[in-house]
Amino acid sequence: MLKKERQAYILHQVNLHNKVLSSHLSEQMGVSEDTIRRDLAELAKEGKMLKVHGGGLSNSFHQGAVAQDVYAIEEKRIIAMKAVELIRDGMFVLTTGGTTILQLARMLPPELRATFVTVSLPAASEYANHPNIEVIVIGDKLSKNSKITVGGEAIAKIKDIRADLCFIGVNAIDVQAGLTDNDWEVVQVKKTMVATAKKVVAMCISEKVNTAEHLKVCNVEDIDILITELQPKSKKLQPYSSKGIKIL
Amino acid sequence: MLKKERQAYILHQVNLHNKVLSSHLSEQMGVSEDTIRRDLAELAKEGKMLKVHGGGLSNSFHQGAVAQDVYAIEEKRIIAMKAVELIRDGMFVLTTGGTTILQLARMLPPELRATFVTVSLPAASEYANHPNIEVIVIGDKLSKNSKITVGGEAIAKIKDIRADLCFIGVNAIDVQAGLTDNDWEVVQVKKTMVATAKKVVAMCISEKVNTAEHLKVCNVEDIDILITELQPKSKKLQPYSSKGIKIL
DNA sequence: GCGTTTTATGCAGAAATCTGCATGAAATTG
DNA sequence: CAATTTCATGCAGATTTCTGCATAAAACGC
Repeated sequence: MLKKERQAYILHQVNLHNKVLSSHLSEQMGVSEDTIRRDLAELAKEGKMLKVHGGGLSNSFHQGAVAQDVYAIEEKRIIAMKAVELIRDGMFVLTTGGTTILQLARMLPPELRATFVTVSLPAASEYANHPNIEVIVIGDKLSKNSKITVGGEAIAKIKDIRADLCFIGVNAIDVQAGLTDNDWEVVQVKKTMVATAKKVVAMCISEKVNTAEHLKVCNVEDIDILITELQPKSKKLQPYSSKGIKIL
Repeated sequence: MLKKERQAYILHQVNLHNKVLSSHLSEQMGVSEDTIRRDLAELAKEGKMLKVHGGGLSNSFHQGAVAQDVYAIEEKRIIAMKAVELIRDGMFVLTTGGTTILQLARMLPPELRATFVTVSLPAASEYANHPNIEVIVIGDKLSKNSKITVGGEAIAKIKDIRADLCFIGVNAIDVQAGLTDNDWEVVQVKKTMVATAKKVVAMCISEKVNTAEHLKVCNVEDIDILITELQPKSKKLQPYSSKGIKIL
């Protein structure tokens, strides 16, 4: 990994999370903390960020900030962290959109080599920031509010892909009602993904567990792994566990 | 292997992967690292890429990463303003990516009803903000630095569309050399667009008029309308005008 | 065609850069 | 204040780069 590359990644992380830890970065890209520290020092000297004891901070603290208000960001970050663990080098990964998926995209370790296939424009853009990830965009009509592509073409293309892993951003999940959503076309796409992927991972903040929307994507049994920000043995998740779903 | 050939290949690799290693390139085309280094130095001096210790990086690291400040934004705004005039209700409009196109996207009047087809993720996101525009995304592999989709699938899809209007963001244009660019795959996409659209509109800041890159998209005669920020009767544009191209 | 000039390429040795480690100093925490 | 963590510095090994030079190829003038 080149020096500039490393620094670009660090900068990206800083601007994203407003904070980075030397220790964390060191581990993430497999270089010594000394190197990280030198990188931080350099970036700070160029005024790109602020160096502090133990890591670095975004300039926005110091200057004018634009607070990115993602709902329940901490929970989603926890979920994304768990999800990243499932991805191995060489995998084909299929993903929907949504803020949880976006967190996942941001937490992918830079040395990971994999192919990400997605219908989500924001997710695709985020994946593109990673040096070793190949990104495939599924095209079709763009659903304006969710910024994902939907329609027959998209569905046909998804069917052509046998993904190793499929991450679904969940809108509502319930033991009886299954996985549900509220946009007809989005549901069609999710349905196809669930049907074709080898392993389906649902990512869902606990707040949405045991809720339901009007349109059904699939049964809970069709999901292989459920990730929430809660402890796997949490009471709220027992019903899903006993349905044979692996909880993370 | 000729020098120009080598450099074109290097540029292609850089634009594709965002990164090249001197050692890798040297081995790949069987020349010494010295030669590669000299090539990189040359390309960097021309501003086509960024040279760093151990290899080279795409310009996007240096520029597009954090800097929101679009180069020559005022010129591009003028160009976009002229371009908007060409679009009528009900049209199918095909567009590439690039900052000029993005300006166009932002200036579309809200009451315009049209279908926009694009390979550019940022452009698609921008189009999606408009209430009456239907957006079709062409899918395929994502070219990381240009954030547009490229490849056989994308080209095949473009061929299926008979667009009324095609807006091309121009990298370099010259009476002799025609419309040229520097990324092999991007060129393939642009070529297809020019070939299939009913009317081709090239958008180009005057700075890029009478410059050329290595890879040809099409002849100037293949363009129907050329838009720059200059007055249509400007001297610099006369050669194009006399080739039968309409100047705006 | 032939000699000259220019250009391109590879090589060798010196210089510069990058990175990890060790040491002691400084900062942080409880 | 003591323990822990983080930092700065210098240094060493590895890699990369630079420089000048030799050779070969191409372009040019005549």
